[in-house]
Amino acid sequence: MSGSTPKSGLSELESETIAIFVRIVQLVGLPKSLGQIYGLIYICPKPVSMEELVERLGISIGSASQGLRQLRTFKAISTVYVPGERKDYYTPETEFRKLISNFLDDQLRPHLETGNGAIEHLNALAEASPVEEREHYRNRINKLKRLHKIAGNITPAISKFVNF
Amino acid sequence: MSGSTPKSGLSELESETIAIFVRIVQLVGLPKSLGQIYGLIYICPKPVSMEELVERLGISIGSASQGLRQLRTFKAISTVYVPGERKDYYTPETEFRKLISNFLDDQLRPHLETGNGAIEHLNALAEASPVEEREHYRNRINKLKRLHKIAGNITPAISKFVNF
DNA sequence: CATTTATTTCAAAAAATCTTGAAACTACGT
DNA sequence: ACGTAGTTTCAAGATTTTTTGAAATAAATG
Repeated sequence: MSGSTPKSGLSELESETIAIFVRIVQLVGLPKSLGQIYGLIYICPKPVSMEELVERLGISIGSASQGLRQLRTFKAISTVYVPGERKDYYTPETEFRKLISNFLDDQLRPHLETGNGAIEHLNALAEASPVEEREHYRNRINKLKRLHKIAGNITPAISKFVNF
Repeated sequence: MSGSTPKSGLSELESETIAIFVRIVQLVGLPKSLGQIYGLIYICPKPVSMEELVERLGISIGSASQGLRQLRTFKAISTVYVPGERKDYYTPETEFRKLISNFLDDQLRPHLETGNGAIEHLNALAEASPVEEREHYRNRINKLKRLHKIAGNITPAISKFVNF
């Protein structure tokens, strides 16, 4: 037998931290398990293994594995090498600014790209519409176009305004 | 019989506009029907009635009623009086900046308030933890506190940075 | 005030999403 | 190459969220 058995159960400090992150991820429309996993990794003084997550949070290994993967793709956590251990251990990214931009990039970027073509097409359709309505359509489509541009600036906006 | 029968079906311009808004609301984790409803109201040159939404979007009256209510609470649409008509008619709020802040206010504000107390409690727990870990906990909790403060600034940040 | 028209409500159905667990896969140690 | 520990995958199950439609409510009309 290698490595120590992970603690079981959660301290009050741990479970309340987790509760906070669960609320945050749910607010953003992400699954609760992501909040649990990140929350525990965030508060623990030492890197956490998947086994520990499964035991202490009482989630399935499937959930843990998928949750960890998603957190890795957001770069919300990273793998850390622990000498003499076979398991993977995880540490949190604790700079929320980075976290937020990674998240927005991943979620927003693809939509923005799709959206651009769509708006161009709208323009064409508006020009082909009856004169009485054409001006109205141009107007609304322009506003949409501006919204789109703004969306593209959200990440930089957050980085600039929010200096923490 | 009073009032004209609403058009049935959707023009290409209409359905593509709707598609854009559906994608946006889904991105934000809101139900698709909200995007459909707002999308049609947004693109139409004239105020739209619930009946028209039901017929042209092919959604149930229940959905339409609930969707309209939610959009009203976000102030994404408003009721407009149409002389000689009994039905309610709706026009869109087309200033997305307002829309975004209303939305964030409604969604974020309550969570932020809950969160504050929670973080205070975390502090207390950290102070009661073993010395070896106390400093670590203080650190993480402080970062959380900063995240919280940032969240509270998001609406103003958007308003300031994004001048459209 | 009865009737018709418009809107809301809400329990049940449908759809979408999240979680589970067992099997497949990987890679390391012997 | 075999066995074991660790992780990933994915179909089935559980849960949550959204949608529906019918009944209740409201509000204007004759």
